[in-house]
Amino acid sequence: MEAEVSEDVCTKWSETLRVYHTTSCELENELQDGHDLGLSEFEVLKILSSKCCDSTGKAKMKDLEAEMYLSQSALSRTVTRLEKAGLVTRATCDFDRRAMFLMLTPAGQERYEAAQPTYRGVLLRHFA
Amino acid sequence: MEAEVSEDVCTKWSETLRVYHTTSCELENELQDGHDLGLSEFEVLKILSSKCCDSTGKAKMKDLEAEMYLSQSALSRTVTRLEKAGLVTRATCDFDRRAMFLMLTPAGQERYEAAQPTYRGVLLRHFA
DNA sequence: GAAACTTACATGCACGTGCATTGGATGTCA
DNA sequence: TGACATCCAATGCACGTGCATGTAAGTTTC
Repeated sequence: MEAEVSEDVCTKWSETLRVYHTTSCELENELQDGHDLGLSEFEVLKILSSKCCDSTGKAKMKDLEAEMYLSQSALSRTVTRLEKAGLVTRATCDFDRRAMFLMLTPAGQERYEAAQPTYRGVLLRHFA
Repeated sequence: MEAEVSEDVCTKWSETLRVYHTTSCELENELQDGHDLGLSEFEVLKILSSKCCDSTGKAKMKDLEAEMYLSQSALSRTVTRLEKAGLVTRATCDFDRRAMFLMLTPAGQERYEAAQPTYRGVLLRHFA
């Protein structure tokens, strides 16, 4: 029966692997081709966009890091790419000058809204 | 209700992302630290080991590629690493000299068997 | 049988990632 | 206040990956 459990977890893992790879590849390709965005870049815009509903419209790097499956360095570079593309702006925090706030630019908001149907479309194909 | 479906697929995708990242990171780290194997390297050994039950004990690169979520080039380099480590051997096919057969070496079999409990352990923690 | 096409694998290259380190800011304790 | 630890973000570096291409072998078409 232990063998059966092993079989079972192996199957579950294989299935997770399959779903993850097919979906992330498709997201990556369609977001890149259609909107010039990598998947992790889109995910950052997505989180920032959701934060914009609160009063500040800002998010700290640390908060983003906690919500994403990305290392601190990878996140830092992703944000650098988005900043170079004019989609987000960095702003230092007045009270803790180590911390950085992030904000969507209008262009960033626009790009995100344009890309969202593509994103949802892929997910619907795989999970609906 | 469309919004609800969107919510739903987003949640499923987030969950897949979470499980994939935590599990693959853990597998990667534990296999690397304990057995000097990357995850994709382990997966190759795993498939080869299962093939060894048939008469030939060999597998073609193309067959491996079909069973793994890895590009052709990535697989080629993974096999190169395994070959350098002495865990697999490449052999050209007599009937089609483009094709390559792969075989586990005894060291490869041994390494795989040593690593398998680690692999299973991680999966059990995440899927049991 | 020669030319054009296809297939199998390797390799050059660019890119995104994680780890380790750095630089600067904040907190703590004596 | 001064010394030291901690924290945040950026950066150097090594590495694995995918894409595009190269090379060699097989296949098809005439």
